[in-house]
Amino acid sequence: MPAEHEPTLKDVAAAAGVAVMTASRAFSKPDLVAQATREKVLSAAQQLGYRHNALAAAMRSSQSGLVGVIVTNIDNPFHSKLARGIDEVLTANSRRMLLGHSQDDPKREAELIRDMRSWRVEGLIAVPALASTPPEARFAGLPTVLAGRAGKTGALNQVTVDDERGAQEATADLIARGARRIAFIGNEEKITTTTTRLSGYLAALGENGIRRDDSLIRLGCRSVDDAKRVAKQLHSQLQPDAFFGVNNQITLGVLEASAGFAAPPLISGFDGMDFADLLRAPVSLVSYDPAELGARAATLLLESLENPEAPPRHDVLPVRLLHYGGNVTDAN
Amino acid sequence: MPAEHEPTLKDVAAAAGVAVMTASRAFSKPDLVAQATREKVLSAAQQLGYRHNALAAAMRSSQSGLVGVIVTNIDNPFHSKLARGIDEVLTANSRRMLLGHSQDDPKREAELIRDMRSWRVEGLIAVPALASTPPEARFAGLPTVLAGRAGKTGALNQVTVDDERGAQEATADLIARGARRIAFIGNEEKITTTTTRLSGYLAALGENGIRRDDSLIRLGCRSVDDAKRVAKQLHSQLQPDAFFGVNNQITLGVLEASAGFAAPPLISGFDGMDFADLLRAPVSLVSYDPAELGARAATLLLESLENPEAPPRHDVLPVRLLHYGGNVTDAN
DNA sequence: GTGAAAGCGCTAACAC
DNA sequence: GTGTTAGCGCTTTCAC
Repeated sequence: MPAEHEPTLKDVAAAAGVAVMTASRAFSKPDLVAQATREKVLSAAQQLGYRHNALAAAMRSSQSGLVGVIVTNIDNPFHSKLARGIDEVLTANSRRMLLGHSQDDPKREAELIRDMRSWRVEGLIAVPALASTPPEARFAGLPTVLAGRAGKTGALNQVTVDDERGAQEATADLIARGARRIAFIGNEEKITTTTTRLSGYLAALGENGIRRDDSLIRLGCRSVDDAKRVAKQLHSQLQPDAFFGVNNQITLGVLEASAGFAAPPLISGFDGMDFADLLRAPVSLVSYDPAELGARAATLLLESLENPEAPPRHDVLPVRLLHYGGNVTDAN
Repeated sequence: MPAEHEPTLKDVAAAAGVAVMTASRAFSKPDLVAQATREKVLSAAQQLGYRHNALAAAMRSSQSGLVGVIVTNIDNPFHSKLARGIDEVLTANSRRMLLGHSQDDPKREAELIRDMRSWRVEGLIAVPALASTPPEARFAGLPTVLAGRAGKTGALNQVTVDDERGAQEATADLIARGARRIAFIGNEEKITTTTTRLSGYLAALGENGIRRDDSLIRLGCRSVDDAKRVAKQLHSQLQPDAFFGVNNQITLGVLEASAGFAAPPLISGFDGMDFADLLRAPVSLVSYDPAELGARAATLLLESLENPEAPPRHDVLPVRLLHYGGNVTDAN
């Protein structure tokens, strides 16, 4: 007959006629227990409806098996795919992901870090929020891998995509297709994706003998709507012949704005879009798999947990510029 | 000078010259501690770099503050928005979300439930996976709210959208726009969203004097590609004049397929799409905010934790049919 | 308002 | 292979 309270190992051990420790081992180190004993324990556990208490185990062993994951915005596809990639690797390595989203707010990020530390996460994977203090300071004292956005000093492990090259190729491609006045719409300068991708854009201009025109470079867009507004404004004031969006949100904003333009500009952007083929406007996207980025970040974290003395590593995922047709119809 | 080990309350208490219990109270029940004492404790904690141990607190108090959230697929926007809505409410109520994704596989779902129970989650919010056993059996014994997909018996709390009405309105609208042979592409019959939305579709046909044609009803699509294939097949075999996609993935598949059709059919589907306005093909979508659904689910769970004796509730979120223009350009 | 004692459920460490 | 002991860091309980 089952007890009133949630059954514990003690109950199982009693029912199986063994010591608590033996019952514990039957689960966590089955090889160290005789077959017959193990079976007795497992069947007693079954009977009583025993369920392992991860809280107690984590506390006693001081190994929580938890990994904190901080993204800025869960429902941005980049971040949700990143989280899936991370979760897959963690699950395969018997860890659990503790997921939080900072909304790109350093205060919320700090709270998340504090909360996650209180759960004794073994490490952290984070897309660092927009902040004036460098990630190295904010994530000090806990094994951390930065994902997507790079750090300042290189003191942390990080996994990014090939930001500079991606932006450079996309910009060069716009130029090859005839664009000369290419608007660059970015997020804040505090984020390396914006600054590094801007470098790539500038490099492509330079290589093609096009003078940098700062009036075409607009930073500080943090949402689809920001970007939409800025793109409209740029269009009416300066009529650029092409737009480059620094990330998926900004590119969406450009696409929305451009729907209202009489003469459609060329549009290119960073980050893939699952539905790019269905869009009315032609668009070129610097693509990669965010889940792969996440998987690499998780792998890197696990490795650095294994080997705490290893120097920080910086992994860079290659990107590929893909062209989507707009009103070209699918042949098959 | 800070200690070697992670400082504990004991260290803080010693440094502050008070009992451990007093130090504990200074954090968790500040009102029960004299101002002066509290300040001593807090400053000692600060100095030592003390960090609360949620593991120990959860274990001792048997209140983990954790809520398990099981979705089928994190990087489906429906699910990621749902998760965000849930997380917002939980965070505001000082709980943490433990997120997992079942990939619509009952085995993985069972593992997740087990794992989450082992972390002593106080309750569960789940989009139940495709399974032959009813959710009521799989989620027994733990306060649970089903989200998006309904249960079988009504014994669990659940929050869904107005599936039947949404599908009925969308179908009626297709008919009003001239469609007579409307294909319905659904997921498995085990999921209530498919069955309930199918009812709505059939109701609209009935109300408009259109005979049900089972050859136009195709179930069992579990991915964008499934739906794409089925839509192409239907198109070449039966040339329906409209398609209804039972969810966002399936509607995307229909959109992809229809890009290759000479005579574009009318397309309608369940679930919103942020980028619907940018699509080449006109589409009508039964829309609602998944984050709102999540927020309601979380609220319902918290209420039922407060009041464990309350009978299960069934909350239904209204939906709205929105039309997107395809090649109509944005005026402003 | 504060403290002392006990113990949550488990596993590390060591003994046999 | 198995058992004993101790204790992870906190909060509950009860005393003062």
